[in-house]
Amino acid sequence: MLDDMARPIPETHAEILAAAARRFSVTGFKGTSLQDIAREVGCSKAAVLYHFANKEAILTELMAPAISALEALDARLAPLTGDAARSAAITDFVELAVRFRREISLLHSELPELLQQPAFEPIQRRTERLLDALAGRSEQPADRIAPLMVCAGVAAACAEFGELPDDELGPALVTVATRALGHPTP
Amino acid sequence: MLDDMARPIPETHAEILAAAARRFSVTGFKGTSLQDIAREVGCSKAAVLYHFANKEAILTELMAPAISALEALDARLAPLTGDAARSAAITDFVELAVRFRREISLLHSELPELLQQPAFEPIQRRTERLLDALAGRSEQPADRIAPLMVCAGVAAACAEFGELPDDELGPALVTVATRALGHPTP
DNA sequence: TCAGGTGCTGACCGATCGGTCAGATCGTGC
DNA sequence: GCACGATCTGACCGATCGGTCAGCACCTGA
Repeated sequence: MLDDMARPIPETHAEILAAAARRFSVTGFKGTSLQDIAREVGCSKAAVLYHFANKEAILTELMAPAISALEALDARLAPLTGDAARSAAITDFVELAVRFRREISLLHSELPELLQQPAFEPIQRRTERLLDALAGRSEQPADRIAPLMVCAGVAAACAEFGELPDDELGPALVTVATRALGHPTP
Repeated sequence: MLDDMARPIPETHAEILAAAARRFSVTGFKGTSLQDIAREVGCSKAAVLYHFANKEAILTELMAPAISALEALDARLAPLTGDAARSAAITDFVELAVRFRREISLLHSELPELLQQPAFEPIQRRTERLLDALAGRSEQPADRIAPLMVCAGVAAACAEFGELPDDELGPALVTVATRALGHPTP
């Protein structure tokens, strides 16, 4: 009764990931049910839970590449200070944001609660260190406003202008971010 | 059995609003149940629904002042063009964002789906017109990146640095926003 | 004294959630 | 032909969701 059509490749795992990414970015993580994902894939909810231990595991696997890229960026910035840290942080962060813009748009909503989950603790810690680099290692609250605005602005722009080609979106973001962070002179 | 303690003022309505604002900003709209709100207020879930028609009505009433302020800002910016529109948009939007930073932090998460609701359609329309003013009425996609980044950055900074005094947060935001939007030199 | 409105409660409703489970189907190696 | 693991299904579970409802306590004015 199930031999309705050819089932050439059982790459359901990847299909579930893709469908979940699509749904999460539209209706959010909490706003997307396993039923929704299963419907979009064209399988049963039980099939989704056959490929993934639970709902959170889908999100975790979806974000894994972006998280490890963020960790690599953090390691690269760690030894730098001052303007060197700032300029490297700008270009490298923008490059990362553009590359993983889909993942960013997933987390862009529901940030506060989702990041609470232990699986995403690396994101929170590395983001703080990225802000640190963007602030030129300054710890003055006033110096932290611009970096935060830059991070949020880049994330929002990546989510909003996701259809723009990388080599158009990236340089524009670098330009605005550099301007926003002000004269890197002294 | 209910005469347990003095019940001087039945201002439960306002208490529900305050509790909902606190919970929404932490766990989001969908992530907060009526039970959560009732527990924080110290009343029953039925009491919450006695004061508000439904869950969405709480959010709507919570956002009403901010929405009308945004509409007033839009009306003020409408006749302006070019750099006049841009500079007015910067200062007035920042002032509005600082004043309603709590409401902004509510909507900051779950934006994509929440704004879909008819009650918040004004927000979406006015925000687009605000971006229009910030872009100096340009419709080039590249000119729209910086304004979007500014809006998102201001919103994020308001949500993050909510404890800073207005007269410290506001000018800092104006400075960064002006820089990000580039030389407004006429 | 008592009628009536306000504020609120506990019990309950149907729907939906994430997740489990026994078993059906299918391809493959022996 | 057959055992077996991988894949997947429908039925089902308890929990929780937003929302409803009958009724109780309390206050106030007639």
